[in-house]
Amino acid sequence: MQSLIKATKALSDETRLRMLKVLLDRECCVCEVMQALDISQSRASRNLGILQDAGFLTARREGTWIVYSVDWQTANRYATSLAKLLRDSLVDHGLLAQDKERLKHAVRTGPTTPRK
Amino acid sequence: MQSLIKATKALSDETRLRMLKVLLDRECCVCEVMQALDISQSRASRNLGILQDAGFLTARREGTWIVYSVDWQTANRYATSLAKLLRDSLVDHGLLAQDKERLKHAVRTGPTTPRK
DNA sequence: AAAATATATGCAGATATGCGCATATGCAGT
DNA sequence: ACTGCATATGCGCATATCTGCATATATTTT
Repeated sequence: MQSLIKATKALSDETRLRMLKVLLDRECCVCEVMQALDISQSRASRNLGILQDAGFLTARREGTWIVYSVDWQTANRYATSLAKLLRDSLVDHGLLAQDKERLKHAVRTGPTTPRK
Repeated sequence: MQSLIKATKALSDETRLRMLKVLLDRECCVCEVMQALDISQSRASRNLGILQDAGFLTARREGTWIVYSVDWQTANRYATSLAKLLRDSLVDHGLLAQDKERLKHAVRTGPTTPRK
């Protein structure tokens, strides 16, 4: 029951729902998620961590950055069911559509992209 | 998206998860839920209200008491999906088993049953 | 090894959540 | 109408959650 609570709690937040929806499209590094959702770095990192802890995501290192992707082999079976629900039943309107649009133009570069 | 958030938020609490699990077994009035979960009256009432507001439950009056039951005709489609998930995939261990056991002996009587 | 980049995390403040207690409301029977 | 019982709800408190800011950590490049 605790793993189900952890999973639902992770999903009961708009930011994380948007993140998961984006990651269901394709894997992303943290800075791409930041750009897609247009949020701060710490906020992105922290919420990705929560989704990972709940069993929705896995992370792997790829050079300088860390790539997060949906974990279909997770130990938390409820996470899998819920991810499928999101994938199949949650249509992209409003914010979710905007996120995906921004994701298209997202690039793997720094947090605030303060290119000198 | 907001209705999904509302549904997952409602489920991300042990008390409400236990309640819904009990109500998936059979409809109950508030005092029966109190007895099944062994919790206070206000706690039962409030959390049932939250589940109802999220679209999981309907309530009807039956004499003195109010009977809550799972709403399979709810306007919140996510609530239906999640209720099915609970019904089909969440097995009754530990607390959940105890709740069902206590539910068997629950009777439609007052809150604290302070029979004089 | 120093600098630059990408991500994680400690901290503090604002807001939200869950609970018990006391009380209000609503229905039933006398 | 008064009493009793079942349920709902206002209030206050304790705790949890979310966020930004600043900083720490890890990796690559020079």
